Order: sequence, then structure tokens, then C-alpha cells
Amino acid sequence: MEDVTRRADTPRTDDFETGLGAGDGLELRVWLRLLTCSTLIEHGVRHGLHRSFETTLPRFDVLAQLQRAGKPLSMGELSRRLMVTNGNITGLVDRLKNEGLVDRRRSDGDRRVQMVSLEPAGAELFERMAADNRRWVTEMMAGLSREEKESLFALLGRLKSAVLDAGADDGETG
Amino acid sequence: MEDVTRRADTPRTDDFETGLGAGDGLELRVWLRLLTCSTLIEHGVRHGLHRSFETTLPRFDVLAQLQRAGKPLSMGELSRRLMVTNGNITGLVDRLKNEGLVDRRRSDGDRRVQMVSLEPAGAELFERMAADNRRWVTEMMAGLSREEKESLFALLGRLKSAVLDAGADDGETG
DNA sequence: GATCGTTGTTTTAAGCATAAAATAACTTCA
DNA sequence: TGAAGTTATTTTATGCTTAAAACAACGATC
Repeated sequence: MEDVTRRADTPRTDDFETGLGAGDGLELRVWLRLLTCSTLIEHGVRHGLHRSFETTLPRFDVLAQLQRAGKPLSMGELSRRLMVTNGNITGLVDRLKNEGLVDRRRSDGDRRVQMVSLEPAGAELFERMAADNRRWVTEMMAGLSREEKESLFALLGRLKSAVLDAGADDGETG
Repeated sequence: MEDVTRRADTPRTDDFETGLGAGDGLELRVWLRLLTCSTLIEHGVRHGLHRSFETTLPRFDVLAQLQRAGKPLSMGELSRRLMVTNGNITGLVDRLKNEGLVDRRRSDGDRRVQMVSLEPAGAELFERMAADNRRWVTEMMAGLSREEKESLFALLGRLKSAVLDAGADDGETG
């Protein structure tokens, strides 16, 4: 039963990104391939989180940011780090609080600010999820040599800088 | 470019990407950086589509697949190409049909199948969106040399193959 | 010390996305 | 034929996400 559902719903990927003109549009081809890779890996991680922990990637991401920070973070800081809008964080933290994984309380200094902190249960769960997550990602990249991964990491760093630089004043140009 | 690779490789203690040890976890670092790049570019494209065309990236993607295919596609085929679940396509095509951008009709041969085709209005709109999209993506990658983009494209191709190979039998292994 | 602009968060309305169950049409095979 | 299984799509329930508006608390200025 599950097999049928799974097979019917699981997107299969062949090479559909090559319909563009082969001559140029290199940037577009890079972008489409990047998106494909990102989507594939994301599917793997999300599926694992769902199956093994009955949870979702956004929740995992919130816990990861809190663990990584090593200190409570405000709603706005979480929003920036996760690169999602403010309103999004509200519901996400609501659910995590209901599950007892995080705590949320008003800041003493600035009563507008809500500080979110990891509860022990959240930290414990995160450690288990992070270990599996690491394994899944490592397995998905098992076909790449260390050199390839290092080159990819470096080039993605270059891309990240390029995009950030390009976006720095993009609202102004019209 | 190789210099950059070497330098980025140097393990440093400030690497807390998902809370795991800094010593290794290269795969995890690649994945997080890949996700960041993907998210940044996606934001740029989505923002442009919203501002310039009052539309969304998923709608653009559907039109793109239809244009690229050059022929009507079934709901299931769209689902596979967009790498989203079947149920998702239903609502997406509903909205596009309401906007007069696509048509949907039952296949003659197999009455279960719905064939989706581009309406002239959809094709015309897509051409305009695609031109802007290409410009946005090109601008975002303006800081990369042609060689860097070609290397990135090639490495992402390797990554894609690796992930697909790894996932080929991952449901079975447990 | 009231008003003005700013900042942090929530609310709202709409859309996107998933997994799982349901529906419907096709195929097979006895 | 007709029951059993398969495939294509939709429905259901829930959650994620956005943009924009609303709300609330802060800081500065007059």
C-alpha cells in the first residue's frame, strides 16, 4: 500500500532542465541545475525527518539555529537566519512551543522582543535529528570525491558572494 | 579559482553549520551553502515575478514546462517534471486555467488523464516573464567568471547524478 | 512630555506543499 | 464477465510561506 502511494507521489527526475538553448543562458542552466540539486536533497532530508521523527524541515531548521547560536534568539533574528518572513516564524515557534521543544518569553529590556530558547527536550531531539541528517546528506553525496565536494563548496561560496553583492542595491536600480 | 578552493578547505573551529563538529561534515557544509544559494536566487526570482507580473514562481514553472515540452502534458507528467506531489498540480492548474493561461481537457485515449496545454495568452505571458527571468538570474551571477559558471554547472551535474544514484534504492534499504 | 518616525512582532488572506485516503478508469486474468 | 490489481487524478487535513496591513513599544525631537 505504502509502496504504491510512495511510488505514485514521489517525483522522478530525468533531465528536464536541458530544454534551453544550448548556445548560451549558462546562468539559467546553472540556476536550474542548482535548484534541481537543492530540491532533491531537500526531499531526502524532509522525507527522513517525516519518517523517522514525524517532524518537518522548518522545525528542524529553527532548532538548528538555536543550537548553533548557543543562546536565545529573538523572533526577528530567527527570521533573518532562516531567510523567511517574520510572520512565518510566529506560527513555527508556536508549534514548537506547544511541543515543549522551545520556550518563548518577552525580553526584559525591550518589551517588543520575544526571545526564543531551546528547551532540554528540544536540544535532545535536535541532537538525534542532526546525527541522522548528517548521515542522509553524506549518503546522498557519496558519489562525489572529496576534491569535488571541496571545489563545489568553494564555488558555491563564490556564488553566494556574487548574489549577495548583486542584491545589495537591486531595489534602487529600478 | 583553485586557490579559493584550497583556502576554503582549511578546517576552522568556527564552523557550527548545523551544530556538528568542525573537523568534518564537508557534505553538510556543501548542502547548507547550496541551500543558501538556492534560497537567495529563488527570492530574487520570486520577488521579480511578484513585482513585475503579479504572479508566482510555481505558476511560472508550470508555464515553463509546457513551453519547453512544446506539447500538452498530463497532470502526472507536470508533477514529475516540477518534482512536486500530484495533488499540488491540481490546484496550480486550476488557477492557471481560471486566468486563461492554460487549458485542461480529458485525454481521448485514457479518460483518467487530463492533458494541460498552453493557451496563447499563457505562451505570450511566459515569453515576457522568461526574458526578465533570464536577466535577473544573469545579473545575480554577474560576479562569476565564465569559467566559474562552467565549473559550477559541471559539478552540479555530478552532484545531481550522485544524489539520483544514491536515492535509486533508498526506500528499500530501510 | 506629546508627537513622529522606526522597529519588532502578529494578524490576515491567499497560495503552495505534503502525505494519505478516496475516486475513477484502465488492465489482467481466470 | 467480473473480480483483483494498477494507474491517474482529486480530495482532505494540516502545515508552511508570502506580502501587506495592523499593532505595540521604542527613540528622538521639539
